[in-house]
Amino acid sequence: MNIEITLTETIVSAIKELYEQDFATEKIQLQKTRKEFEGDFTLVVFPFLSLSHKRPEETAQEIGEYITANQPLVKSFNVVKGFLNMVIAPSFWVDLLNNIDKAEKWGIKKADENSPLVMIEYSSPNTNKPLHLGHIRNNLLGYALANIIAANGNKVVKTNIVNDRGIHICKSMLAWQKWGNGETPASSGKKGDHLIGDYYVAFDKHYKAELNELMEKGMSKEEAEAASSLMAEARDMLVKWEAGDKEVRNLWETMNGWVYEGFDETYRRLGVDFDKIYYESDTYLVGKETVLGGLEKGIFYRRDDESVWADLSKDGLDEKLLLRSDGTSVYMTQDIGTAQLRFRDYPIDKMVYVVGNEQNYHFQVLSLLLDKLGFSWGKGLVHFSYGMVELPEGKMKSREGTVVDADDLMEEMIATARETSEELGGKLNDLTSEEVAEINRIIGLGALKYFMLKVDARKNMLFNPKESIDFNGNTGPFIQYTYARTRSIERKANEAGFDIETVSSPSAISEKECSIIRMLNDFPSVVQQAGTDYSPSGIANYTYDLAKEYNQFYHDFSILREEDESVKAFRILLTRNVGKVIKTAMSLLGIEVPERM
RNA sequence: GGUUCCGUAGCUCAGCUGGAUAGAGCAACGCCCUUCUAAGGCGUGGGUCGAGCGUUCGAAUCGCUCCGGAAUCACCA
Repeated sequence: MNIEITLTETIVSAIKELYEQDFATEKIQLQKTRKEFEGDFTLVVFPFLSLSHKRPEETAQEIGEYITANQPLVKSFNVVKGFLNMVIAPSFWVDLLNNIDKAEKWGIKKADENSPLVMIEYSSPNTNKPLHLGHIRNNLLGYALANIIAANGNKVVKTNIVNDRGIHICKSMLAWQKWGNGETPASSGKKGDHLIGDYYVAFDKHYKAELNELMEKGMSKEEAEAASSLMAEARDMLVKWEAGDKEVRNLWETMNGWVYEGFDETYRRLGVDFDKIYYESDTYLVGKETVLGGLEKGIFYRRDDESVWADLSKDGLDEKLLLRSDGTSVYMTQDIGTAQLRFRDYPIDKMVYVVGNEQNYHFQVLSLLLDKLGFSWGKGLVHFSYGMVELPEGKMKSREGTVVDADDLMEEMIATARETSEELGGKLNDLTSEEVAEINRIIGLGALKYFMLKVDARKNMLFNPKESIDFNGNTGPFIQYTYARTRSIERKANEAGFDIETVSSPSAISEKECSIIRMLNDFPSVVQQAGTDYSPSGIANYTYDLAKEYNQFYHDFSILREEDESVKAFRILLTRNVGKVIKTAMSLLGIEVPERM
């Protein structure tokens, strides 16, 4: 039974009875009573004044009287200005607590054969450097979003498009050939992606040096760039790659292999995964074919210099290049090719791209192009556009060495968790060092993940490496800590022989307890809301509110030391359900939760 | 210049399908561990919700205009 619907129906009949008029259900403003007032639900009576022709207080009073007389769920009411606060009978909350997880399974819906298939693309790394802070935000958002969409009853395919070709890859390869002395991840002990990243940086360093040398000889910057032998070699390598040159391809495969091993490890530590990985080296030619197909159908047009364009001026946008005059493809062409392959592989109903907001325009164009090319999901594709992670000095710049590396950051977070727990002292003394290390890993990563997910994805966010991520307050560890406490109580209750499935109405029940149950009852709609808004932060902030509420309850009310058996049983059941909701919510976000900490 | 997004406490952020006195955390200051985990709880101070106009019984929330910041508008990806 949904209490809000029941109340709304009662209100409609109250209006009908009192004022002999129908009132649309949707227009009834029923909201949760704010903490500082007594009650559980509040009706805003201002909209009824034109029906009652009375002052707000009088109107609220007579509606309140009707409701308490006719709806047994409402125990009492009070009126503050134009607000009618209703107190729900405690027995209702007890019933709800008894049945809450059985009936709804916390609002987690399972997909069946007929459910829509949603493909979600996230991560999308380049194979010339390791993952950094921005990728962490992308990966965590993408993974959480996939969980949330699945929890709303969709089939979900998580996918990753790897940008594994292009001039930037050739730069790393060339640098490795020139200055690598055959260095491998095995020989150097470096993670593969870091190794390649180092050579990408090395290329840039040597290239800059070469430019300076040329400019000292009197060339302008443009002349120097054109005359650079290093850049010429890199371009030459790209041409060879496209031609399928054996030596270049072999090197490319070897070095990309190292990078993938490195990425896999980073993904594993972050706790994200994919169902299907696409590579641009496979899709860029498909994109070219698709564009040429569109050209034949007259969707696109060719200019005198042989380049191919889409005219989007009717859609309020510009003209967009799809194939260069030399016939090679651009970024957009590759995305079209990737879409084509995906559509062959899966019956996609909806496509979600988790890509930074600097590409808003790109996806606006892509949506139109895919639609014109006949992809049914093109028009409705979702660009889940998230803001950048900024540092106090501004944007991350690899050249200036201000990039925050993903592996390093995770390592630091876990180390900080370890230091913190050592300072707090002794709580985990009876555990093995492996078990303690595992708990510290969960807490360190939990802090990082929650920090990234609690902010509205659309907004740019600030990350201050010096101040680092907090472990107190509105943080992952706070929520994990609350969960660990619920588990601790559960364990002790079990030892004491409490094995509670359902409880009978206790002799006393506080407003705090009712309010927590009301929050538990909200969880399914929070999940649904997060699904329609594509908003992991909604779930994150809800979970914090619940944990905070429970922590206050924990502090103010004895649970295990309570002498009244019915009250004790009620509180243990409440605790268990809070634990379950926290665990479920956190797992939707991709955050693990420790049994102890 | 066009388009899109953002602007809420000293700092980091919630709140935005219009509702009551705008909330958290951090930082500062004060209290609470013989009591189920103090990574906790309680309290104090801190706000022209960027500015103005409008719609409304009611605006941080909706509309318009400005101001400030970001992104983007490539034969880069």
